[in-house]
Amino acid sequence: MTRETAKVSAEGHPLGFAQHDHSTCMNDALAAADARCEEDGLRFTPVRRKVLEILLQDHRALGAYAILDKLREDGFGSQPPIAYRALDFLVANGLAHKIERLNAFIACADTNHAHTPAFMICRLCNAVAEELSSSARNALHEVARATGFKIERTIIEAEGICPSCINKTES
Amino acid sequence: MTRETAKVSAEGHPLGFAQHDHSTCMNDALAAADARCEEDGLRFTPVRRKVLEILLQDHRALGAYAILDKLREDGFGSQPPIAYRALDFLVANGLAHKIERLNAFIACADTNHAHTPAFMICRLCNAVAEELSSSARNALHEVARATGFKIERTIIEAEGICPSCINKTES
DNA sequence: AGACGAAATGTAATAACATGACAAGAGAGA
DNA sequence: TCTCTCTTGTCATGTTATTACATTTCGTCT
Ligand SMILES: [Zn+2]
Ligand SMILES: [Zn+2]
Ligand SMILES: [Zn+2]
Ligand SMILES: [Zn+2]
Repeated sequence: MTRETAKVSAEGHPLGFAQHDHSTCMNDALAAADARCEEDGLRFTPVRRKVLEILLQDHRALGAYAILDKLREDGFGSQPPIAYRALDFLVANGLAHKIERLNAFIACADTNHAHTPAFMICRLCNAVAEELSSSARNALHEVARATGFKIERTIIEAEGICPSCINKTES
Repeated sequence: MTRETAKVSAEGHPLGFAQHDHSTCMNDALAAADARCEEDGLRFTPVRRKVLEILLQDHRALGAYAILDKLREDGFGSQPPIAYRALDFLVANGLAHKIERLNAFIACADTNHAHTPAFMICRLCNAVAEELSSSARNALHEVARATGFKIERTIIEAEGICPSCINKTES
């Protein structure tokens, strides 16, 4: 998690490893979150909003303590529960996801989908892409039904090398 | 991870949540590990063997420090690296798996298969079943190919309630 | 407006998980 | 036997996450 953490939209790959207008992407996500919380009667407080903003800065997973550092810089509290509570809220309401492989968190790339997506994690540049359709999840439910196991949550993560990094190493 | 950690083969569910002869299961696994290490020129040292035995005690995931406690009881070293190194060995050679969701480890239920299975984790009794065929993994590889992402490892875990615990709560 | 209860935050302390670094020992091959 | 490599012992430290409790904020009811 000591990798550079600056914005990288300019160099190309994040958000599904595809180039995109990042400021738009970020504004849209925040607006969607605002709307969503309004609608559901959730309290989108300053810390919670700030944490989502931090996560939206880049499409990478950030550890709770990295988030905490940024919160401190912006004058928020700096004890672990501050970050963990905000993250719990965001995760519980589908605005962020936890990447178990990394013990880290990422902003949701599309708050308008049926949740529990799959993630693809680049071990070189740390970018994380959210795969929404996820036929893998369906396959998993199939298996579970056969076993009599009642699934409450699925964790599907692939670790490897993203298209952008493949190109770099080939050159 | 503070749940009771005693053997439970008698009460039924683990190992794919199915009843089975646990002492046979354990002996077979150790024998297979012996053979495997012999064959591949790996050094199946006392600590490594002991850690595998500990994991085989029950089909539950155990944290590294829980393992460490048991190692201490049996007169082995008790510093974290002792356990982590043995676990690294077992995982690297397919004799154990790490459950990312729990930050814990489990003995492999079948050393004779092509690895990276899916896991089903019971949140009530902490039992973990290893799903070998895993069509979910294939589905994931499909998606990755389409994206140009090169998968090196997959993590597929389902959290929920096992058949045995479903029965208990219904009664 | 004032009182109240629920939700959110501030803060200190601690638990749980994991690695780095280096010295000492055991094993395999020249 | 020498030497190289892998393994183990041990101390120290780093990273991730939770418990506990006091305080504040906010909506709701009177
Ligand atoms: Zn999402
Ligand atoms: Zn990459
Ligand atoms: Zn296995
Ligand atoms: Zn169960």
